[in-house]
Amino acid sequence: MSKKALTVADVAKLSGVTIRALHHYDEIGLLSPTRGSGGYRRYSEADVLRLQQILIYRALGLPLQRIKAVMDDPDFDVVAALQEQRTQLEARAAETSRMLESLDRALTRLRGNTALDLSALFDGFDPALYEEEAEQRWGSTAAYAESKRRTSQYTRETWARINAEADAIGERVAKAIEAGVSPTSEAGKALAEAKRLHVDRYYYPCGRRMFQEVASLYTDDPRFRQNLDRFGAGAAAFLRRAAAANARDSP
Amino acid sequence: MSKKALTVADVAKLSGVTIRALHHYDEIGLLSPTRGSGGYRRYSEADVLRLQQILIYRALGLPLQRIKAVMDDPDFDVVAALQEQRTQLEARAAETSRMLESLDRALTRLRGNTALDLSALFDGFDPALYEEEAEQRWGSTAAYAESKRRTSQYTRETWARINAEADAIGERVAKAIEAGVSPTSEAGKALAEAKRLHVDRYYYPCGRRMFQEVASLYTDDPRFRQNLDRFGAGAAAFLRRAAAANARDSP
DNA sequence: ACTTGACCCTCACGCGGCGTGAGGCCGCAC
DNA sequence: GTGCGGCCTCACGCCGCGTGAGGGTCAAGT
Repeated sequence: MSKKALTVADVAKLSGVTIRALHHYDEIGLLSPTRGSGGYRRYSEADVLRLQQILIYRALGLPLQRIKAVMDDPDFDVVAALQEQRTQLEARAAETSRMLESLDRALTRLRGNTALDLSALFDGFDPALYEEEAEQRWGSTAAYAESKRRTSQYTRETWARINAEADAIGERVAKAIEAGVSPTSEAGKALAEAKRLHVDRYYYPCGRRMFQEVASLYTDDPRFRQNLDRFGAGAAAFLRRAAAANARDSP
Repeated sequence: MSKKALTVADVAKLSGVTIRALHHYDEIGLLSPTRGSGGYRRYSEADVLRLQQILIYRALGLPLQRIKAVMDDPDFDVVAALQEQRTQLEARAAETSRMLESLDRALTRLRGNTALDLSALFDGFDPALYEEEAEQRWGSTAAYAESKRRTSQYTRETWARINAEADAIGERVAKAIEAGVSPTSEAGKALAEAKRLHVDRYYYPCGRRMFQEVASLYTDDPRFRQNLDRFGAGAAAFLRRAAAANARDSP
């Protein structure tokens, strides 16, 4: 009658799961068929029936242990289990879409810039990936918006010029340090002013007092500092002090 | 100057990752700081810088090995890696939303029916979870729509009556089998007709020929068969043959 | 100089759901 | 009896750490 027992391979083909998965379900006690003489697993129709149920729950993403509990413990609240699973899935969905958004933004920026010098914007380090952070920190400021507006229109040649100019300033700073120039001296303040004008012209309007704020990042943010200190050790610190002195001269 | 080295705990607080994660990144060669005299890890600013990058990529869901490749191999195509990641994420998003939809449908059905006898619909087995499948197989048929319309209005008492009636038919079938009645006999056909009228009245319009089709499921689908065979072995098969004979009498 | 307590280190297992062999027994056809 | 296909049981691998266990190191206080 209904005594035809199936082998693992039969059930596997029938249900679409792999043999290994059936072994696994047996191991964890989720689906344990009887055994034949040679130790072969023999799946009854009740087993196949149970497997169907298991697969339905699995398709909803329930952990196997939960499936086991739901099916074996009649006191277990199925609805509660599914609701909990819903919460989990919603969290996963939110997480995934967040990643996708970030990723798309990063891709847009990278694709827009791959032809350019990637270490161009914002004093040198590759902005495409950090822009996410910049957006969060500065996104609401007028300076950031203006900077974005201007830089979006620069051509490759323009970028090359801007970078060359920034490099030139960096090297002048390095030489000043070697020569023992004080950042608070007139020569030091002149360097800070040069840097400030550079930012003011190419990125966003930046007065002396504002530049003092910005220059504090030169030492406090390791990425700015590393970028500046490649011209010479202490360049970032020099500029910061010079910017502060320069700001005190401001009317 | 910039020689202040940080401990694991410092970096952990600073970056928000756990100490264990930093250990892990060291283990897999993703971020390997220098070591102090006592074997302590000493993170330089370059290390912190690198960690920042790592975390940016990690926030996009990239596997650590990929991050390592992207950062250490300058020939590695970052854009391609991100695009691949995008594909993966989209697949995950689709998968998750699919699960959510199925789950919501299951929850709706379960919540609507928990007060009722869950083994009521469609000859006995809990439909709330199988309905997904039923929807796919028969969702487009008029019979399914009609069945859904009718059953949605049944009260608990109605269900009890319907089930009692179905059980009575099942038991009559079992007794007929024990008594040696042939399914193709008049008595057999009468039983098939009783079952058909039951379906026709409570679920959907079902003529004799249509019922023959339906009854083929009684033996072919293990869930139908199990439900019927609980009255007695062979009940499903009996009904199928009887339904076929009954259909041949149809004008 | 010694103790204390806070920090650091290295194993090493665990999770979830199997994939992927390795090495060997079983059953049926010839 | 002998092949060959199918079945079995270990057992490790994956991914990104969490979570101890067991023991060294460092700086401060006594």
